[in-house]
Amino acid sequence: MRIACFNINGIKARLGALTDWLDEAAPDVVLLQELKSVDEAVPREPFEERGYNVATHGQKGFNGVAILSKRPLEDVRHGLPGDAQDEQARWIEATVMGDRAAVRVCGLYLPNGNPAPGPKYDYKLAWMERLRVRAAEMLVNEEPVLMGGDYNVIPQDEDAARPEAWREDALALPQSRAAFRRVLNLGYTEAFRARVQGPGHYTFWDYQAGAWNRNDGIRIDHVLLSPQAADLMTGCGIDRDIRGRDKPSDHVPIWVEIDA
DNA sequence: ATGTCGTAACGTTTACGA
Repeated sequence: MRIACFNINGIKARLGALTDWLDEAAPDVVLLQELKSVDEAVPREPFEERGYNVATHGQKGFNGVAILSKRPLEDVRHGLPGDAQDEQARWIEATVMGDRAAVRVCGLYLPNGNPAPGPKYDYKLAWMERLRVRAAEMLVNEEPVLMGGDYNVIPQDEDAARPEAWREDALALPQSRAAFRRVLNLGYTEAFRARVQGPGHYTFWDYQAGAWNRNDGIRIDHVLLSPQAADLMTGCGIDRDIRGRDKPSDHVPIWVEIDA
């Protein structure tokens, strides 16, 4: 089962680029971030005619997450628990039955947090603590769990082409990195780093200042696997070339292959 | 040129968030 994550930066603006990629990569499950659309305005036909079931958690103008799946989506939950006042659409989860195992898949769009310090950074750190609590809850069943999406965290300096440029940024501050590690330290495996070491691997290049042409990227889209899911991983990769196409998102897809 | 893009709105332009 191939599961991909893709921050598309606007479902309406990205529909053509997204369906082109779906036709080529043919993932079984896709976790989408930044729909920037309410549920009713998300086009379903382009996905359903390609065999995908669609679950969305949208919001007007900003944020918004979705799951596409060729297998049925069961027990869909919208929103990250832990704050009834939080109206931002950044979390969706569902169970997908594989041939050999059921996988709980969670799509997330973690808050950017800039400027830091400030209320937006406080919200980011609070959201990350809620993520840690939900991540811990899901380990209790000792079953495959996958949490993927735009974490808005540069885990280490090697994950940025110019780490010095991000030193004071909410994506790289020590508190952000520590909060990310607190989730890993529960027992989750970062899929990409379990298979690929070293610098030079990115999932985001800013639209500004020729970042793509200069390969001035950062690695902020991640897939975290519970121990039972990590046992089943047979591959992980970043679809880097997508960034060089017409009308690209500023992010590219990351995918994992799970023998489930 | 403080360098781009997508979305919303009292829209033909500005504000916001990234």
